[in-house]
Amino acid sequence: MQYNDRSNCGRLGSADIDKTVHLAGWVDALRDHGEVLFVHLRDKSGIVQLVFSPEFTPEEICRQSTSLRSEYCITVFGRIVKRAEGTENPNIETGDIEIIVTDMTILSRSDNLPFPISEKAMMGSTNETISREPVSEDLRLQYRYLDLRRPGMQQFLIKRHKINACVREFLDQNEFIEVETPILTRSTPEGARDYLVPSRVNPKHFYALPQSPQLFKQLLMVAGFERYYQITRCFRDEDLRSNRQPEFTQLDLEASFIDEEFIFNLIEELLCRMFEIGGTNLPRPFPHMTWQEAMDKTGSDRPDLRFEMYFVEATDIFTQTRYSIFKQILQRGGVIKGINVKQASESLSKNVLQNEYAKQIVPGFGAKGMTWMRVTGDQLDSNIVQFFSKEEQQTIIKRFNASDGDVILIIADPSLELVNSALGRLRLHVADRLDMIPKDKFVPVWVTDFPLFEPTEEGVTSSHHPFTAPDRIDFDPADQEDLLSLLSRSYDIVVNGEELGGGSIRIHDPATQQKVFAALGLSPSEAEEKFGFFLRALDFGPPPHGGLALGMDRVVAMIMKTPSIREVTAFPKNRSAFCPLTQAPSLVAHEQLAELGLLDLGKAESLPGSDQEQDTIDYLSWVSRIGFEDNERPMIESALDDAVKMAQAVFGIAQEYEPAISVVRGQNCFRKGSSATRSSFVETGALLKNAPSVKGDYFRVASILE
RNA sequence: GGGGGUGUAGUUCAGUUUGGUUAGAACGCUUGCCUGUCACGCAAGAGGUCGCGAGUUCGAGUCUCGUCACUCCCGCCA
Repeated sequence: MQYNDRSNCGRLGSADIDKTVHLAGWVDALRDHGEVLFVHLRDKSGIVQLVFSPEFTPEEICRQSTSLRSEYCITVFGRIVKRAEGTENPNIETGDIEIIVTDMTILSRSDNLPFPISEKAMMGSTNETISREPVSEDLRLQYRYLDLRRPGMQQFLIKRHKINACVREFLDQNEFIEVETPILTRSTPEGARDYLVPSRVNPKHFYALPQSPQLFKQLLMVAGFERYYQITRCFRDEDLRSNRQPEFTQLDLEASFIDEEFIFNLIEELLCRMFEIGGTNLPRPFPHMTWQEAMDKTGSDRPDLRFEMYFVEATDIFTQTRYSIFKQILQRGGVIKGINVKQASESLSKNVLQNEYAKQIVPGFGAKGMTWMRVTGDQLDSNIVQFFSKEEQQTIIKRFNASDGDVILIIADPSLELVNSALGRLRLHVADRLDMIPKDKFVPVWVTDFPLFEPTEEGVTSSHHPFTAPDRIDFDPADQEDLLSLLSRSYDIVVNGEELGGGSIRIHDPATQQKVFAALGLSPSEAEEKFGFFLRALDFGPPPHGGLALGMDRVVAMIMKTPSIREVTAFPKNRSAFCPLTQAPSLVAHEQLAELGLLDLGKAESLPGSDQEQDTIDYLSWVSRIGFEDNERPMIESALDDAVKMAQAVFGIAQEYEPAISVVRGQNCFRKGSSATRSSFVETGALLKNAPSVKGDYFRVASILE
């Protein structure tokens, strides 16, 4: 069968009337009227209606057509005709025409489908309605190749391709070159767990899959490429979310002899072009917000600016308050902040505020409670308003810019971090519940001036990674207070409260880099051991440089207006990092493990750097040579637990006895009337000749009860 | 690791609160009829370990406990 002359279903139109066409695709839907049969034929380009009728279709073909079923793969020849008046279908692009079939071949048949594929008349609607009924994602992933037949899903991947192409074209125009960096590499300084790959050639050594190409891209700057980018896979072994997969795609880029402004301009232009592919215009320039401002106003370092409802600082209003809860919190150096939910008194009834928000939702955010006040006229109305003086009430109204119908929500706590976090989540919760977030609105913002370090129990740690440039270099690595006052030259690009990417200007001066390591408590030798190859590169004239990485999955998902990056990933993993289609990850053959030297890792001392304790049950399983399935483990665990408890109980009762291997004293028993006879094979040694070890006339058995 | 939700026909879901006849609906599927449908129509039919396991009970889809799977949130993670 030749397909050279094949046409695309979805591209046919009135201009093609009377032409003879060759089509191939899948049976999207069929309607059998006995004599005449209508088929929607679908290929990548769209849908067109086929007509099988004895008037013009050969008898044999008509007969074959009755065996057609959904998703059969067929090819047809036919003539394009204008549809009779009144039979046009406005729901499909090709609704003005149809194909009179003159020949048809069934290329392959399909089983009954596990879920509907055809989007039928919904073709005309937007992506938001992919199918009329949602199908469980588990099933979709198991039959992903069928899921991906749906036009809506194809659009996601096609648009993703267009976005990738747009990125490559734009960066090429700006003299960035795409360089591939290793996937098998060593652990990089990002904070997440690594995926490890054992090396066969170097037994007991492991590669790490990159969490990002961070060090390599900086080395490319040292190498003098000046502008690099890569659309590359990154890996992090952390729990999954709807916007987090264990492997994900980053647009990673880095440039030399640039500053923050260069990155802002470049990325704004790039993002505008990318969003345009989804039909969205992002207004430029993007607003900026310092990390401090973002935290103060929204309690989050990725503020959602589609709506206001910013935090109002209210601590000073209550310095003289009689309200004992506030009073106590302020005595402990606490903070009081709130938000004004404009014109919400109808939706937020006293009952909702007190019983839902104050009692359940806000405590769920980690705060002890929530104070609420409804504004009626110029009065405050609340369950605790009587504790506040007239002056306090007036100041509250003024400070929160409150008017009739508003609802003021206040959270107080000794910890500023807790107030910010709880009030930030409350802000989002209320906005979502009251439908205050405009649909189809996209508000980007650059968040800058992050703290360089965060405090830890021992000292400080990098907020991003240790190669981020500080805003000043005259700091004292030993002065914790000084360190915590340092800001970094880093920036995150946030859209609608989701972090799409981030980056920084890097340190290119070895002395500064040493100071940062010193601040982190890394001795020169430790730094050498971890990043020696990279630090050495800084000794050879590194250029000033910086860059950024964009989470492509998130960007594409946002452009396509879908909440989950799994929708824009061809073959994603589910929540348990498992692929229902391929059943990965899977057990592997014993021989494979042996070849990789992974069989004798049971004992901690055989694996340098490993300090994990051996699992008791695995050990007992090994000792007793009795295998078990994973689902039997809980049972064995509880049995073992019981055994241990019993042993302890017995030992507690009978401490004077020495523990013995056997409870019953060992002795030989004979049937009544018979006496012990000694086998002649004992004398020759033949009886125990196959025993692994012999003691006297006995052979040893495995000490499975040790 | 912690918390919430869900699990009943191929699919999407009722039924579970308050245990009680043969577990239902829609779509899909199978067969038959139908020459203009496009969510075709009409008629008939098949299809269920009610996630799994224990328990309570005369009796469990329904109540209790455990367990598994999926999913959302927190932790974790740029």
